Amino acid sequence: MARLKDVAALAGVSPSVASRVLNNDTQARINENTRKRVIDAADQLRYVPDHRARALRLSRADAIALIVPEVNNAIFSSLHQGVQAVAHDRNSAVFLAQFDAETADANALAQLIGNGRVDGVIVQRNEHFTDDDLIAAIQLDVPVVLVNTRLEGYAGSVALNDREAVELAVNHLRELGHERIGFVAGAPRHDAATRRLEGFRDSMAAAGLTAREEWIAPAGWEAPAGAEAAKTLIALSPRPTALVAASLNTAIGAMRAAHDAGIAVPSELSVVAVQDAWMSEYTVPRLTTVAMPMREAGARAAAMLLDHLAGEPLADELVTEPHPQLIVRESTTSPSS
Amino acid sequence: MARLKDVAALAGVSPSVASRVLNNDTQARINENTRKRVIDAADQLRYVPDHRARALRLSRADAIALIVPEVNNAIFSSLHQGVQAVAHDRNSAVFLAQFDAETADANALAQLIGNGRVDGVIVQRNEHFTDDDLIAAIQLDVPVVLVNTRLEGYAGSVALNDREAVELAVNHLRELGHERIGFVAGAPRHDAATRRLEGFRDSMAAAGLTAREEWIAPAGWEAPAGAEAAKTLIALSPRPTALVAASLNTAIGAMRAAHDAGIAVPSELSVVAVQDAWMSEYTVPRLTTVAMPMREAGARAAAMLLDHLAGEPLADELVTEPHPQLIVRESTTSPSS
DNA sequence: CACGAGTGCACAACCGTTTGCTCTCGCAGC
DNA sequence: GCTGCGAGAGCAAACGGTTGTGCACTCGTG
Repeated sequence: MARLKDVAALAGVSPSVASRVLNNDTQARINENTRKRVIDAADQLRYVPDHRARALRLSRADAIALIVPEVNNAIFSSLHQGVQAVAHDRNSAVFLAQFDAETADANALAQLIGNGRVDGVIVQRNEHFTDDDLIAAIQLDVPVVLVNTRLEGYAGSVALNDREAVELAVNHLRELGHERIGFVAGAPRHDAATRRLEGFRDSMAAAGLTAREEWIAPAGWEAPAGAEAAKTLIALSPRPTALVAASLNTAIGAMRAAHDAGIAVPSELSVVAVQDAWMSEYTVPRLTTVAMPMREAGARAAAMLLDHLAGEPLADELVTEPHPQLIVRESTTSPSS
Repeated sequence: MARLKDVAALAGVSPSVASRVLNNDTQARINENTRKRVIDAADQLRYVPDHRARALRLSRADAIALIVPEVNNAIFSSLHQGVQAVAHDRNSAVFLAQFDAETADANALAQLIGNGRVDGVIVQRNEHFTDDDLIAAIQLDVPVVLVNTRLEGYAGSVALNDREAVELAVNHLRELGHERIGFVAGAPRHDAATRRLEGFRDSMAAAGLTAREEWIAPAGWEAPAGAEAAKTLIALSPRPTALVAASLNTAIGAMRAAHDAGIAVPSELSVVAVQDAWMSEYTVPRLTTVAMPMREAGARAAAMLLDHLAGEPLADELVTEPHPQLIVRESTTSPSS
């Protein structure tokens, strides 16, 4: 590989001049002719600066890490896109890392990030992280921005409008005529799940309906838990005529449970999920969802992190624009009775 | 952060001694007492070596990159796990990066990897990469190992036993009594897809059946393409009584198409997919699949790459153990007529 | 012609580690 | 008493860049 000094030698200048030219140093006074020679030389040698040296000298890696609990989660894809887009515009690379509190200790995150490998970290929390896990994990020497979660006393987060999303779901069901609405909740320890649950209670009340506690089943974020929870709710008598699921995968699990129990969706049970992804188009029936602006959340988190690296303070943001959006497909209809 | 010289100062030695102690330099003669003091000092200051400086000095990043076209693909998850497990054992961090030939030019990969950010790269190819794209993309200054693809004249790959997988699927259908078997193929430009197609033709022949060309529809790797392809096949007369799909997502798309066309799976059409993931348990009906050892492939690729960094040559490997495994669920049954 | 103000470039230090080599002891052998 | 030697530790260069500062030179002006 060509080094800076090779470029400088070819251009007949010192490394310092070459450096200033290639970094567009506006302070420096460089002859236009010299500048050209350096640039030509760099082209000719296909010079690419060594990231290690640059990072060492500048105490900056030009890279951020996106830590997710489960890389293979559909909604995560758009989060990643948002982060990627912003980071790319600001010349920062994005490294993804999967990190599950279930299998790795808090120290592992520090190992992964190493010391100076990235300038900052964006963390998406999942159901397995307790607050303490999370606090332990973010004891890094770089700034951390949390996505879809907040931590008491910790600044640096981007949250989604969970309440509004659930409200859309409830109101949709209410308008269809449902009154007995159940809720497949997320893990109680996750504050976003808590917000969705509160949103459910509140919007039920606002719609003039009662949220019956036995129709609320805690699940988690994944399909098996959703199936279990739905199985319980279905067995009740009277049972709900509609279900709101706090996440897409639990909704898929719920549909599975309904099918296995011989209950037809949507004619006997309507299902609506919070969060959307391509799979919603491929379930039978197609799933009615409330799409959350995950891409925007990712973009906002990346922007906040990169701004912070440039000197701005961290903050707790709420993504209000675009709003969560109801996407009516086939899994919801009016109650039969 | 504590630096090496801080540790040295606290222990009352020079940085060089501290370095040798902390790196377990066996050549160096260090007094046992001194050694203890250094280690204590490092503990006390929670010293973590700076990766930037280390990487610069050693020309080694202790990290590898895993490049995938679509991070949000279920089968990719186990690939990642395999890579992660091996890398972890060998003290290398794994960075994930999404890189799609559709949206990014070849240069982008070099940008992403930068120069010296990682020691090597594992690349999973998708349908959008032409051979030329792939060749362009892997012109890096670090070694590259390809997963599930091979390139003429390029050594460094781990392939899966595509033929055996398809053979399992075909034989399963044959044993159920199917004779009119269609194939939802991958993109023709992907060599793994080609191998699966050849495997289909060969195993059909071996089973005493004819693979009719009009029952072979090229799709890709994703659900919409699978749905399109299946729609075409279903419209034929006579139409196949069973479908082998070259990937999980196309199979999901095929099931969608069948449902939309009013064709019942499995009674009127059996479907079996190559590749398995959690979603197979959540389709209606549950999907019969052939699980490929993706985790093992990831582990082998990582091992090959890290071995290569230690001086071993790259090779072209085929994962034969464990074998692809047929998982019979609900989407296949004997033909009705 | 002398002087000051620019202009254009090079020198050298530094980021934090690693590592070949040198240096300084203390001690044994002759 | 001098030399040789091994143990133990420090010096300094190097990895590849960036950047504050200094130096030499040109040119315009009084």
